[in-house]
Amino acid sequence: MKNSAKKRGFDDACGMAHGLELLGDRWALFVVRELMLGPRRFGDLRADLPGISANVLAQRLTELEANGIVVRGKLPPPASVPVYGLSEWGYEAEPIVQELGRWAARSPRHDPTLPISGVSILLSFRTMIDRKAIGDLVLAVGFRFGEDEYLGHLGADGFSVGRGAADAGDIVFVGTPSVLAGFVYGGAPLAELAESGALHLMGDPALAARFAALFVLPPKFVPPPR
Amino acid sequence: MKNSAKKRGFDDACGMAHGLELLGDRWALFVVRELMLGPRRFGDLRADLPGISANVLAQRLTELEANGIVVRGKLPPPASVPVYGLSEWGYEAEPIVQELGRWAARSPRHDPTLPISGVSILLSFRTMIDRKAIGDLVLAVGFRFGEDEYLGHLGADGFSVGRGAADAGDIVFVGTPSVLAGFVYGGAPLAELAESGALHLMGDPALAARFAALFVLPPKFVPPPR
DNA sequence: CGGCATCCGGGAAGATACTG
DNA sequence: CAGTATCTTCCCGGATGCCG
Repeated sequence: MKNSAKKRGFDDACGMAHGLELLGDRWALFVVRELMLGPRRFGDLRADLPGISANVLAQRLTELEANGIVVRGKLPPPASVPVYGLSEWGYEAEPIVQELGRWAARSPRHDPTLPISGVSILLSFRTMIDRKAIGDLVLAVGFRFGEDEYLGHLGADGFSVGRGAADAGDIVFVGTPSVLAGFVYGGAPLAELAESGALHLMGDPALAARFAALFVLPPKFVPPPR
Repeated sequence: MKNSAKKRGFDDACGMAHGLELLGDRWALFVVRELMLGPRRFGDLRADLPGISANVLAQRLTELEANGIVVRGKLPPPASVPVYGLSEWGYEAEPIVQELGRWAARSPRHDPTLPISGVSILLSFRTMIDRKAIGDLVLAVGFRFGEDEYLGHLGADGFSVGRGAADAGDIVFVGTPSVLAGFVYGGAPLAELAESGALHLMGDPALAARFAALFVLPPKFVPPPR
Protein backbone atom coordinates (compact mmCIF):
# COMPACT_ATOMS: atom_id res chain seq x y z
CA MET A 1 0.00 0.00 0.00
CA LYS A 2 2.45 2.55 -1.11
CA ASN A 3 0.02 5.15 -2.23
CA SER A 4 -3.50 5.31 -0.79
CA ALA A 5 -3.81 8.56 -2.69
CA LYS A 6 -3.16 10.73 0.28
CA LYS A 7 -2.12 13.61 -1.95
CA ARG A 8 -2.42 16.83 0.00
CA GLY A 9 -5.28 18.60 -1.68
CA PHE A 10 -6.12 22.24 -1.54
CA ASP A 11 -9.81 21.96 -0.66
CA ASP A 12 -10.62 24.79 -3.03
CA ALA A 13 -13.24 24.73 -5.75
CA CYS A 14 -11.30 27.27 -7.81
CA GLY A 15 -10.30 25.79 -11.13
CA MET A 16 -6.76 26.98 -10.63
CA ALA A 17 -6.52 24.95 -7.45
CA HIS A 18 -7.64 21.80 -9.22
CA GLY A 19 -5.26 22.54 -12.05
CA LEU A 20 -2.41 22.68 -9.60
CA GLU A 21 -3.47 19.38 -8.10
CA LEU A 22 -3.24 17.87 -11.57
CA LEU A 23 -0.15 19.63 -12.90
CA GLY A 24 1.42 21.29 -9.88
CA ASP A 25 3.66 18.44 -8.78
CA ARG A 26 7.27 18.93 -9.52
CA TRP A 27 8.14 17.94 -13.11
CA ALA A 28 4.52 17.24 -14.07
CA LEU A 29 4.18 20.22 -16.39
CA PHE A 30 7.58 19.45 -17.89
CA VAL A 31 6.37 16.01 -18.87
CA VAL A 32 3.28 17.52 -20.48
CA ARG A 33 5.43 20.03 -22.32
CA GLU A 34 7.71 17.36 -23.72
CA LEU A 35 4.71 15.43 -25.02
CA MET A 36 3.09 18.49 -26.56
CA LEU A 37 4.52 17.77 -30.01
CA GLY A 38 3.61 14.09 -30.03
CA PRO A 39 4.15 10.84 -28.12
CA ARG A 40 7.59 9.96 -26.84
CA ARG A 41 9.42 7.17 -25.12
CA PHE A 42 10.43 6.97 -21.48
CA GLY A 43 14.11 7.35 -22.24
CA ASP A 44 13.58 10.31 -24.53
CA LEU A 45 11.65 12.12 -21.83
CA ARG A 46 14.38 11.40 -19.33
CA ALA A 47 17.05 12.64 -21.70
CA ASP A 48 15.29 15.96 -22.33
CA LEU A 49 14.42 16.47 -18.67
CA PRO A 50 17.87 16.73 -17.13
CA GLY A 51 17.59 16.41 -13.41
CA ILE A 52 14.53 14.21 -13.21
CA SER A 53 15.11 10.77 -11.80
CA ALA A 54 13.61 7.61 -13.23
CA ASN A 55 11.31 6.92 -10.31
CA VAL A 56 9.88 10.43 -10.29
CA LEU A 57 9.29 10.31 -14.04
CA ALA A 58 7.57 6.96 -13.71
CA GLN A 59 5.40 8.27 -10.89
CA ARG A 60 4.42 11.42 -12.79
CA LEU A 61 3.50 9.40 -15.85
CA THR A 62 1.38 7.09 -13.73
CA GLU A 63 -0.41 9.97 -12.04
CA LEU A 64 -0.94 11.88 -15.26
CA GLU A 65 -2.33 8.77 -16.86
CA ALA A 66 -4.65 8.15 -13.91
CA ASN A 67 -5.97 11.68 -14.34
CA GLY A 68 -6.65 11.26 -18.04
CA ILE A 69 -3.94 13.64 -19.20
CA VAL A 70 -1.37 11.13 -20.44
CA VAL A 71 -2.19 8.08 -22.52
CA ARG A 72 0.07 5.06 -22.43
CA GLY A 73 0.45 3.43 -25.81
CA LYS A 74 2.51 0.94 -27.70
CA LEU A 75 3.98 1.34 -31.15
CA PRO A 76 2.83 -1.29 -33.67
CA PRO A 77 5.15 -4.22 -34.39
CA PRO A 78 7.92 -4.71 -35.12
CA ALA A 79 8.81 -1.77 -32.91
CA SER A 80 6.39 -2.67 -30.13
CA VAL A 81 7.93 -0.17 -27.76
CA PRO A 82 5.89 1.62 -25.11
CA VAL A 83 5.24 5.32 -25.66
CA TYR A 84 3.51 8.07 -23.75
CA GLY A 85 1.29 10.63 -25.37
CA LEU A 86 -1.24 13.25 -24.38
CA SER A 87 -4.98 12.85 -24.41
CA GLU A 88 -7.01 15.39 -26.34
CA TRP A 89 -7.53 17.22 -23.07
CA GLY A 90 -3.84 17.01 -22.31
CA TYR A 91 -3.03 18.84 -25.53
CA GLU A 92 -5.38 21.58 -24.42
CA ALA A 93 -2.94 22.42 -21.63
CA GLU A 94 -0.69 24.20 -24.09
CA PRO A 95 -2.04 27.68 -23.23
CA ILE A 96 -0.98 27.10 -19.64
CA VAL A 97 2.56 26.42 -20.75
CA GLN A 98 2.43 29.39 -23.08
CA GLU A 99 1.14 31.91 -20.57
CA LEU A 100 3.59 30.72 -17.95
CA GLY A 101 6.43 31.10 -20.40
CA ARG A 102 5.28 34.42 -21.77
CA TRP A 103 4.95 35.83 -18.27
CA ALA A 104 8.24 34.45 -16.99
CA ALA A 105 10.10 35.81 -19.99
CA ARG A 106 9.63 39.25 -18.45
CA SER A 107 11.31 38.18 -15.22
CA PRO A 108 14.41 40.16 -14.31
CA ARG A 109 15.97 36.89 -13.16
CA HIS A 110 15.37 34.83 -16.29
CA ASP A 111 18.55 33.24 -17.55
CA PRO A 112 18.25 32.30 -21.23
CA THR A 113 21.70 30.75 -21.36
CA LEU A 114 20.59 27.56 -19.63
CA PRO A 115 20.10 24.43 -21.71
CA ILE A 116 16.80 24.02 -23.52
CA SER A 117 15.03 21.09 -25.12
CA GLY A 118 13.93 20.85 -28.71
CA VAL A 119 10.27 20.79 -27.79
CA SER A 120 10.74 23.86 -25.59
CA ILE A 121 12.24 26.02 -28.29
CA LEU A 122 9.66 24.99 -30.86
CA LEU A 123 6.80 25.64 -28.46
CA SER A 124 8.32 29.01 -27.65
CA PHE A 125 8.09 29.86 -31.36
CA ARG A 126 4.37 29.20 -31.21
CA THR A 127 4.13 31.43 -28.16
CA MET A 128 6.38 34.30 -29.10
CA ILE A 129 5.64 34.79 -32.77
CA ASP A 130 4.60 38.30 -33.72
CA ARG A 131 1.61 37.65 -35.94
CA LYS A 132 1.47 41.15 -37.28
CA ALA A 133 5.02 40.80 -38.60
CA ILE A 134 4.31 37.70 -40.65
CA GLY A 135 2.72 39.58 -43.51
CA ASP A 136 2.25 37.27 -46.47
CA LEU A 137 5.22 35.08 -45.66
CA VAL A 138 4.49 31.39 -46.08
CA LEU A 139 7.25 28.97 -45.25
CA ALA A 140 7.93 25.40 -44.28
CA VAL A 141 10.73 25.17 -41.75
CA GLY A 142 12.57 21.98 -40.84
CA PHE A 143 14.47 21.37 -37.63
CA ARG A 144 16.93 18.60 -36.90
CA PHE A 145 18.17 18.21 -33.35
CA GLY A 146 20.35 15.13 -33.38
CA GLU A 147 17.97 12.27 -34.11
CA ASP A 148 14.81 14.30 -33.62
CA GLU A 149 13.24 15.93 -36.65
CA TYR A 150 10.42 18.43 -36.72
CA LEU A 151 8.63 20.28 -39.46
CA GLY A 152 6.98 23.63 -38.92
CA HIS A 153 4.66 25.69 -41.05
CA LEU A 154 4.55 29.43 -41.04
CA GLY A 155 1.44 31.12 -42.34
CA ALA A 156 -0.78 34.10 -41.80
CA ASP A 157 -2.36 32.40 -38.80
CA GLY A 158 0.89 31.79 -36.98
CA PHE A 159 3.38 28.99 -36.60
CA SER A 160 2.49 25.34 -36.25
CA VAL A 161 4.92 22.51 -35.76
CA GLY A 162 4.99 18.77 -35.31
CA ARG A 163 7.15 15.72 -35.70
CA GLY A 164 8.05 15.31 -39.35
CA ALA A 165 10.76 15.09 -41.97
CA ALA A 166 12.91 18.18 -41.63
CA ASP A 167 14.05 17.90 -45.25
CA ALA A 168 10.60 18.95 -46.41
CA GLY A 169 11.25 22.48 -45.21
CA ASP A 170 12.06 25.38 -47.49
CA ILE A 171 14.77 26.06 -44.97
CA VAL A 172 16.18 23.56 -42.49
CA PHE A 173 18.07 24.23 -39.27
CA VAL A 174 20.48 21.56 -38.07
CA GLY A 175 22.07 21.95 -34.66
CA THR A 176 21.18 22.09 -31.00
CA PRO A 177 18.12 23.81 -29.56
CA SER A 178 20.33 26.12 -27.51
CA VAL A 179 22.23 27.40 -30.49
CA LEU A 180 19.03 27.88 -32.44
CA ALA A 181 17.70 29.91 -29.53
CA GLY A 182 20.82 32.03 -29.62
CA PHE A 183 20.22 32.74 -33.27
CA VAL A 184 16.51 33.49 -33.08
CA TYR A 185 16.29 35.23 -29.72
CA GLY A 186 19.86 36.24 -29.05
CA GLY A 187 20.58 37.69 -32.45
CA ALA A 188 23.71 35.63 -32.93
CA PRO A 189 24.94 36.09 -36.52
CA LEU A 190 24.08 33.12 -38.67
CA ALA A 191 27.30 33.32 -40.65
CA GLU A 192 29.46 32.80 -37.57
CA LEU A 193 27.30 30.01 -36.24
CA ALA A 194 27.49 28.27 -39.58
CA GLU A 195 31.24 28.73 -39.80
CA SER A 196 31.85 27.25 -36.37
CA GLY A 197 29.55 24.38 -37.26
CA ALA A 198 27.24 25.08 -34.33
CA LEU A 199 24.24 25.66 -36.58
CA HIS A 200 23.86 24.48 -40.12
CA LEU A 201 21.30 26.02 -42.42
CA MET A 202 19.95 24.43 -45.56
CA GLY A 203 18.25 26.99 -47.75
CA ASP A 204 18.21 30.73 -48.22
CA PRO A 205 19.91 32.63 -45.36
CA ALA A 206 17.72 35.64 -46.08
CA LEU A 207 14.64 33.54 -45.42
CA ALA A 208 16.18 32.30 -42.18
CA ALA A 209 16.79 35.86 -41.09
CA ARG A 210 13.23 36.82 -41.94
CA PHE A 211 12.02 33.83 -39.97
CA ALA A 212 14.10 34.72 -36.92
CA ALA A 213 12.94 38.32 -36.98
CA LEU A 214 9.37 37.19 -36.31
CA PHE A 215 10.20 36.20 -32.75
CA VAL A 216 10.81 38.78 -30.08
CA LEU A 217 11.00 38.39 -26.34
CA PRO A 218 8.82 40.72 -24.27
CA PRO A 219 10.57 43.55 -22.44
CA LYS A 220 11.93 42.81 -18.98
CA PHE A 221 9.99 44.06 -16.02
CA VAL A 222 11.92 46.81 -14.24
CA PRO A 223 10.89 47.14 -10.60
CA PRO A 224 10.12 50.78 -9.79
CA PRO A 225 12.36 52.37 -7.16
CA ARG A 226 11.05 52.20 -3.64
CA MET B 1 22.52 31.68 7.45
CA LYS B 2 19.35 29.82 6.95
CA ASN B 3 20.75 28.68 3.65
CA SER B 4 21.37 30.82 0.67
CA ALA B 5 18.54 30.15 -1.67
CA LYS B 6 19.36 26.54 -2.33
CA LYS B 7 16.03 26.13 -4.09
CA ARG B 8 16.24 23.20 -6.43
CA GLY B 9 16.18 24.82 -9.81
CA PHE B 10 15.28 23.22 -13.09
CA ASP B 11 18.29 24.31 -15.15
CA ASP B 12 16.06 24.92 -18.13
CA ALA B 13 15.98 28.09 -20.20
CA CYS B 14 12.34 27.47 -21.13
CA GLY B 15 10.19 30.28 -19.86
CA MET B 16 7.76 27.81 -18.39
CA ALA B 17 10.53 26.39 -16.22
CA HIS B 18 11.42 29.79 -14.88
CA GLY B 19 7.77 30.54 -14.29
CA LEU B 20 7.52 27.42 -12.18
CA GLU B 21 10.56 28.45 -10.20
CA LEU B 22 8.80 31.73 -9.44
CA LEU B 23 5.24 30.49 -8.91
CA GLY B 24 5.54 26.72 -8.64
CA ASP B 25 6.03 26.45 -4.91
CA ARG B 26 3.04 25.24 -3.00
CA TRP B 27 0.59 28.07 -2.27
CA ALA B 28 2.55 30.65 -4.26
CA LEU B 29 -0.01 30.96 -7.04
CA PHE B 30 -2.80 31.05 -4.48
CA VAL B 31 -1.23 34.08 -2.87
CA VAL B 32 -0.96 35.77 -6.24
CA ARG B 33 -4.58 34.94 -6.97
CA GLU B 34 -5.79 36.42 -3.71
CA LEU B 35 -3.93 39.65 -4.45
CA MET B 36 -5.20 39.86 -8.01
CA LEU B 37 -8.06 42.21 -7.06
CA GLY B 38 -5.94 44.51 -4.91
CA PRO B 39 -3.65 44.56 -1.87
CA ARG B 40 -4.61 42.64 1.23
CA ARG B 41 -3.43 42.05 4.76
CA PHE B 42 -1.61 39.02 6.11
CA GLY B 43 -4.58 37.88 8.12
CA ASP B 44 -7.01 38.24 5.25
CA LEU B 45 -4.79 36.10 3.06
CA ARG B 46 -4.58 33.50 5.75
CA ALA B 47 -8.33 33.48 6.22
CA ASP B 48 -9.03 32.93 2.51
CA LEU B 49 -6.32 30.32 2.13
CA PRO B 50 -7.57 27.59 4.46
CA GLY B 51 -4.81 25.12 5.06
CA ILE B 52 -1.83 27.40 4.71
CA SER B 53 0.19 27.92 7.85
CA ALA B 54 1.49 31.28 8.97
CA ASN B 55 5.12 30.47 8.43
CA VAL B 56 4.57 29.18 4.93
CA LEU B 57 2.54 32.26 4.03
CA ALA B 58 5.26 34.50 5.40
CA GLN B 59 7.88 32.59 3.46
CA ARG B 60 5.93 32.77 0.19
CA LEU B 61 5.37 36.48 0.61
CA THR B 62 9.05 37.01 1.24
CA GLU B 63 10.06 34.98 -1.81
CA LEU B 64 7.49 36.61 -4.06
CA GLU B 65 8.64 40.02 -2.91
CA ALA B 66 12.28 39.13 -3.52
CA ASN B 67 11.34 38.16 -7.06
CA GLY B 68 9.52 41.41 -7.74
CA ILE B 69 6.05 39.88 -7.90
CA VAL B 70 4.70 41.04 -4.56
CA VAL B 71 5.14 44.53 -3.16
CA ARG B 72 5.04 45.13 0.55
CA GLY B 73 3.25 48.34 1.44
CA LYS B 74 1.77 50.21 4.32
CA LEU B 75 -1.58 51.90 4.42
CA PRO B 76 -1.46 55.64 5.18
CA PRO B 77 -2.15 56.79 8.74
CA PRO B 78 -4.13 56.46 10.81
CA ALA B 79 -4.46 52.87 9.61
CA SER B 80 -0.73 52.33 9.11
CA VAL B 81 -1.17 48.62 8.70
CA PRO B 82 1.10 46.58 6.46
CA VAL B 83 -0.42 45.21 3.27
CA TYR B 84 0.76 43.04 0.41
CA GLY B 85 0.03 43.83 -3.19
CA LEU B 86 1.15 42.79 -6.63
CA SER B 87 3.64 44.61 -8.78
CA GLU B 88 2.58 45.57 -12.28
CA TRP B 89 4.26 42.42 -13.50
CA GLY B 90 2.54 40.41 -10.81
CA TYR B 91 -0.85 41.50 -12.11
CA GLU B 92 0.20 40.23 -15.53
CA ALA B 93 0.13 36.70 -14.12
CA GLU B 94 -3.65 36.65 -14.35
CA PRO B 95 -3.71 34.78 -17.69
CA ILE B 96 -1.79 31.96 -16.02
CA VAL B 97 -4.46 31.65 -13.37
CA GLN B 98 -7.15 31.90 -16.02
CA GLU B 99 -5.76 29.27 -18.35
CA LEU B 100 -5.10 26.90 -15.48
CA GLY B 101 -8.64 27.34 -14.27
CA ARG B 102 -10.21 27.10 -17.69
CA TRP B 103 -8.32 23.93 -18.44
CA ALA B 104 -8.98 22.30 -15.07
CA ALA B 105 -12.68 23.04 -15.32
CA ARG B 106 -12.82 20.30 -17.96
CA SER B 107 -11.33 17.76 -15.58
CA PRO B 108 -13.52 14.74 -14.91
CA ARG B 109 -12.39 14.93 -11.28
CA HIS B 110 -13.18 18.58 -10.60
CA ASP B 111 -15.33 19.00 -7.51
CA PRO B 112 -17.13 22.35 -7.59
CA THR B 113 -18.75 21.82 -4.19
CA LEU B 114 -15.56 22.65 -2.28
CA PRO B 115 -15.29 26.04 -0.57
CA ILE B 116 -14.22 28.97 -2.70
CA SER B 117 -12.88 32.42 -1.92
CA GLY B 118 -14.44 35.70 -3.01
CA VAL B 119 -11.51 36.57 -5.20
CA SER B 120 -11.67 33.14 -6.84
CA ILE B 121 -15.27 33.38 -7.89
CA LEU B 122 -14.90 36.93 -9.19
CA LEU B 123 -11.80 36.00 -11.17
CA SER B 124 -13.65 33.02 -12.57
CA PHE B 125 -16.27 35.41 -13.92
CA ARG B 126 -13.57 37.23 -15.81
CA THR B 127 -12.38 33.90 -17.17
CA MET B 128 -15.61 32.17 -17.99
CA ILE B 129 -17.74 34.97 -19.39
CA ASP B 130 -19.16 34.28 -22.82
CA ARG B 131 -18.46 37.54 -24.62
CA LYS B 132 -20.71 36.76 -27.51
CA ALA B 133 -23.66 36.44 -25.15
CA ILE B 134 -23.25 39.87 -23.61
CA GLY B 135 -24.89 41.70 -26.46
CA ASP B 136 -25.54 45.29 -25.49
CA LEU B 137 -25.97 44.56 -21.81
CA VAL B 138 -24.23 47.11 -19.60
CA LEU B 139 -24.41 46.58 -15.88
CA ALA B 140 -22.70 47.42 -12.62
CA VAL B 141 -22.73 44.47 -10.25
CA GLY B 142 -21.94 44.69 -6.57
CA PHE B 143 -20.79 41.81 -4.38
CA ARG B 144 -20.70 41.69 -0.60
CA PHE B 145 -19.01 38.71 1.02
CA GLY B 146 -19.08 39.45 4.73
CA GLU B 147 -16.86 42.47 5.19
CA ASP B 148 -15.42 42.37 1.70
CA GLU B 149 -17.09 44.43 -0.99
CA TYR B 150 -16.41 44.37 -4.69
CA LEU B 151 -17.83 46.19 -7.65
CA GLY B 152 -17.85 44.75 -11.13
CA HIS B 153 -18.65 46.24 -14.48
CA LEU B 154 -20.15 44.34 -17.36
CA GLY B 155 -19.77 45.74 -20.83
CA ALA B 156 -19.26 44.73 -24.41
CA ASP B 157 -15.59 44.04 -23.74
CA GLY B 158 -16.20 41.64 -20.89
CA PHE B 159 -16.35 41.76 -17.12
CA SER B 160 -14.01 43.78 -14.92
CA VAL B 161 -14.05 43.85 -11.17
CA GLY B 162 -12.21 45.41 -8.28
CA ARG B 163 -12.53 46.40 -4.66
CA GLY B 164 -15.31 48.94 -4.33
CA ALA B 165 -18.63 49.86 -2.78
CA ALA B 166 -21.07 47.09 -3.63
CA ASP B 167 -24.01 49.46 -3.22
CA ALA B 168 -23.03 51.23 -6.42
CA GLY B 169 -24.15 48.21 -8.43
CA ASP B 170 -27.38 48.08 -10.41
CA ILE B 171 -27.74 44.71 -8.76
CA VAL B 172 -25.97 43.58 -5.61
CA PHE B 173 -25.33 40.03 -4.40
CA VAL B 174 -24.95 39.52 -0.67
CA GLY B 175 -23.91 36.12 0.58
CA THR B 176 -21.02 33.69 0.44
CA PRO B 177 -18.87 33.01 -2.61
CA SER B 178 -19.91 29.37 -2.58
CA VAL B 179 -23.60 30.12 -2.74
CA LEU B 180 -23.05 32.67 -5.47
CA ALA B 181 -21.16 30.00 -7.41
CA GLY B 182 -24.08 27.66 -6.96
CA PHE B 183 -26.40 30.26 -8.44
CA VAL B 184 -24.23 31.30 -11.39
CA TYR B 185 -22.64 27.98 -12.33
CA GLY B 186 -24.88 25.45 -10.64
CA GLY B 187 -28.17 26.92 -11.77
CA ALA B 188 -29.59 27.04 -8.26
CA PRO B 189 -32.87 28.95 -8.35
CA LEU B 190 -32.47 32.46 -7.02
CA ALA B 191 -35.87 32.47 -5.37
CA GLU B 192 -35.03 29.54 -3.11
CA LEU B 193 -31.61 30.90 -2.25
CA ALA B 194 -33.17 34.22 -1.30
CA GLU B 195 -35.88 32.56 0.74
CA SER B 196 -33.40 30.53 2.75
CA GLY B 197 -31.32 33.65 3.27
CA ALA B 198 -28.26 32.08 1.68
CA LEU B 199 -28.09 34.69 -1.05
CA HIS B 200 -29.65 38.10 -0.94
CA LEU B 201 -30.19 40.10 -4.10
CA MET B 202 -30.71 43.83 -4.26
CA GLY B 203 -32.14 44.85 -7.60
CA ASP B 204 -33.99 43.27 -10.49
CA PRO B 205 -33.99 39.44 -10.37
CA ALA B 206 -34.36 39.35 -14.13
CA LEU B 207 -31.11 41.24 -14.47
CA ALA B 208 -29.45 38.83 -12.07
CA ALA B 209 -30.62 35.91 -14.16
CA ARG B 210 -29.34 37.55 -17.32
CA PHE B 211 -26.03 38.13 -15.60
CA ALA B 212 -25.74 34.53 -14.44
CA ALA B 213 -26.56 33.19 -17.89
CA LEU B 214 -23.41 34.76 -19.27
CA PHE B 215 -21.20 32.30 -17.46
CA VAL B 216 -20.94 28.72 -18.58
CA LEU B 217 -18.45 26.06 -17.61
CA PRO B 218 -16.73 24.22 -20.45
CA PRO B 219 -17.84 20.63 -21.13
CA LYS B 220 -16.11 17.89 -19.19
CA PHE B 221 -13.49 15.85 -20.94
CA VAL B 222 -14.67 12.29 -21.45
CA PRO B 223 -11.79 9.83 -21.82
CA PRO B 224 -12.30 7.63 -24.87
CA PRO B 225 -12.65 3.92 -24.14
CA ARG B 226 -9.45 1.92 -24.23
C1' DC C 1 -2.64 40.84 17.00
C1' DG C 2 0.50 40.64 13.04
C1' DG C 3 4.76 38.80 11.51
C1' DC C 4 8.39 35.71 11.72
C1' DA C 5 11.68 32.78 13.87
C1' DT C 6 12.53 27.63 15.71
C1' DC C 7 11.82 22.64 16.38
C1' DC C 8 9.73 18.43 14.86
C1' DG C 9 7.16 14.70 12.15
C1' DG C 10 5.64 13.09 7.73
C1' DG C 11 6.06 12.65 3.05
C1' DA C 12 7.61 13.81 -1.52
C1' DA C 13 11.71 14.34 -4.39
C1' DG C 14 16.59 12.96 -5.57
C1' DA C 15 20.27 9.54 -6.27
C1' DT C 16 21.74 5.04 -6.97
C1' DA C 17 21.45 0.30 -7.69
C1' DC C 18 19.05 -3.35 -9.38
C1' DT C 19 15.80 -6.45 -12.29
C1' DG C 20 13.02 -8.03 -16.50
C1' DC D 1 15.61 0.28 -22.59
C1' DA D 2 12.02 0.51 -19.18
C1' DG D 3 11.07 0.75 -15.23
C1' DT D 4 11.32 -0.73 -9.68
C1' DA D 5 13.51 -0.83 -4.88
C1' DT D 6 15.80 1.48 -1.40
C1' DC D 7 18.00 5.01 1.04
C1' DT D 8 18.80 9.86 1.85
C1' DT D 9 17.64 14.66 1.68
C1' DC D 10 14.78 18.38 2.22
C1' DC D 11 10.34 20.81 1.79
C1' DC D 12 5.87 21.36 3.82
C1' DG D 13 2.80 21.94 7.58
C1' DG D 14 1.73 22.25 12.68
C1' DA D 15 2.87 23.91 17.16
C1' DT D 16 5.09 27.01 19.96
C1' DG D 17 7.14 31.23 21.28
C1' DC D 18 9.40 35.87 20.69
C1' DC D 19 8.79 40.63 19.47
C1' DG D 20 6.79 44.73 17.42
